[in-house]
Amino acid sequence: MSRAGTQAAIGAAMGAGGLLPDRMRQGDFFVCDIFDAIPKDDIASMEHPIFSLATRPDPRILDYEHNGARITVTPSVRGLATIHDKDILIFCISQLMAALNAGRQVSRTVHLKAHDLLTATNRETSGDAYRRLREAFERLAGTRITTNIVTGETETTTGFGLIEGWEIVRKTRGGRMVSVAVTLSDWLYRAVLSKSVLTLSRDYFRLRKPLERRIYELARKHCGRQPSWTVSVETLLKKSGSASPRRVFRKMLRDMIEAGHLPDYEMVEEPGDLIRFAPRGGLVESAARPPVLSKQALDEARRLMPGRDVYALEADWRGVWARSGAPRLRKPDAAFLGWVRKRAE
DNA sequence: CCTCTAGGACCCCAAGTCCA
DNA sequence: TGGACTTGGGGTCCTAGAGG
Repeated sequence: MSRAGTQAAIGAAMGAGGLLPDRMRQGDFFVCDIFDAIPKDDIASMEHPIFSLATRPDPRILDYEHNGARITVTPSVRGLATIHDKDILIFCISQLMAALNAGRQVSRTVHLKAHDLLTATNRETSGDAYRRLREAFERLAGTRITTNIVTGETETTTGFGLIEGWEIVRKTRGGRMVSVAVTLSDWLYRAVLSKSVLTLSRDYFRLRKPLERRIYELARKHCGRQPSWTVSVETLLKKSGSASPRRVFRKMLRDMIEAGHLPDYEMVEEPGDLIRFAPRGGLVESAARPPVLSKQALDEARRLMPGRDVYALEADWRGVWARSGAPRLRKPDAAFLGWVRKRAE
């Protein structure tokens, strides 16, 4: 099975720290046995607040308007889906993307092993965790959205749930949750098919604070690979979907800056009630400028490793570059492509 | 052996409330 | 106002043990 090699290569490249054990399975389902999928997130939901940051059932109806996009999010009586519930979507999307990248047939219904989901999203596997997983499914299915966001080439104006349906397949004895069939909403599914997804840091699942997760998403979406992204606290508050007053929100941001464990990005407060995000990496070696890659090099990398997120590759490579003492590169493109080729084998 | 269940103790968070 | 405290629910860690 050729995937074993791929997994080993990725495992080695990602570094040993906390990497999940090899739990490949021989399966008939085309999506479930791909465990090494890089976490993907849906771009539309990253840009607009859909998920609740609250730590208790959130009955609010969210209305949001930004650059002509309107979203109304209506919770069920169980409350809005939380940002933790989103882990399930991220997992599903990652499975779909992995299947797409492997050239397999995909459908809106994703079959997954509950245990895989829990371990992949850095959770425990206690009975309580399964119970909460179940509640998360219910919140996801119960949260209705009305939007005119365009994903792929279609503009959706109708209402739908975050997931359309889910089914737990239990073993007859013991009542254990063995596998789950999740049917994604059409909107999400189209987003995946059109590949409007971004790679998340694996450390995302280690973020505990809901607000930290949300802020990371926003930074990933808006800052991306740019040298920096500056945003007002006010706008950040609006984009995050936090229900806190601005002064409390600002305090939260300051606490986050203090803690400093936002993956990939550095956060700084600037005069005028602004927050600036900048990608980490070249920051340690500020004397040396990080190598700039041409678009051609990225295209070539895409060709060498089809299906992989080249920006993630670039970020990994920059990390390697920074760790090796940030040497000055005469031909960064060639160095990068050499590294990619080696990795593609 | 690994996976999973069960349950208790404890920790954390965002939001709500109080108070100078 | 703005800081400090409280609240209510979720998340985490831990142990012991069952089941496949």
